[in-house]
Amino acid sequence: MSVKPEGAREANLDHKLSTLLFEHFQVERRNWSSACHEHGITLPQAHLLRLLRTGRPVKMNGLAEALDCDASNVTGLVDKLETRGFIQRQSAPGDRRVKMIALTKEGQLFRAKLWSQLTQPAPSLTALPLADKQTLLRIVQAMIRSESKS
Amino acid sequence: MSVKPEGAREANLDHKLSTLLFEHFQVERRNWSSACHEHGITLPQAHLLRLLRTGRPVKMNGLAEALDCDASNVTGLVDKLETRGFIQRQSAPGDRRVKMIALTKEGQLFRAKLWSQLTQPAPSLTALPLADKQTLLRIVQAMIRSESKS
DNA sequence: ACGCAACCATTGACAATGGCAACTATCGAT
DNA sequence: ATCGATAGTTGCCATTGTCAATGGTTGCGT
Repeated sequence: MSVKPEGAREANLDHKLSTLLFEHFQVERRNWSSACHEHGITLPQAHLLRLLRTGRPVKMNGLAEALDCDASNVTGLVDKLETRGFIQRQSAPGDRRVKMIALTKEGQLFRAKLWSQLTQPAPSLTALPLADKQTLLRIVQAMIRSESKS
Repeated sequence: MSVKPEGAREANLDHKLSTLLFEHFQVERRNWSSACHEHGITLPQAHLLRLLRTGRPVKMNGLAEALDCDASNVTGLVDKLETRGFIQRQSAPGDRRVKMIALTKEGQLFRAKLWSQLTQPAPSLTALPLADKQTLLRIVQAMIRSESKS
């Protein structure tokens, strides 16, 4: 016992931090979701929209992989966004199997509007002191880096 | 133009940070979800379980409020967890309308097991240097505080 | 004591998400 | 030419989540 008390304290810190994040994300998710609903779409649809950049169509499979979900799920999401007129299925030049998903003019506009709202209304975030924001940015980037490696 | 360039830079920082968090949480959520599924429950059910402490029953309405969702939704979640034997509906002493939800012996055990897994497997988090963890903890706590005030 | 509004939990109906299996069309390699 | 692999779609199912409506219960005002 009492081997490495700092180690134990650090493990405890991990635990507390994970719990807080788990808790906090649940709340944040609701905020994001309701922001999306104000614009007439849903959170998963917004995540799909997030992956699309102007002039850079992505194939269905690429979306499925990026969203880490089944391809059939993407079909449904694309259906809805296409009905709304925000994206369109294009045929790929070399392969008639693949469909490239591209933002429409309307979609670009909508995406920009949605995004400015979606990335701003976290008062809990904007209220942070500048130094904390910079630190947080650095930490989150480190976390994402270590995540994509696994 | 060129009014408060630092202000503009800070707004840009907010934007970048929000985007990263939005992106990162999507990934983290998948990890949590699959961890839950390994234990045979789902993420929303885990969130409900999170709210229950041994010896501290919570009424349905309290759960609905804490989860920020419709009461009818809670009914369904409680149904499933009760079927699994993790929780049970108790009648409240003073009011025959309310039902208190309490952890069973099995539920306590399960919750502990689930929790130790759920709060640990974020390698992107445990890999952070100690100082970053402490800073992150402080920041997240500040964010949660500012959130509950709104 | 009576009536009535408010409250708690549940139910039913509905849309959206997400996973799995089956299917069609297409490609690529042999 | 054939065969296995790949891309996207479809159907089916379980779960989540919201809304409206219901039954039972409470508490208050009169």
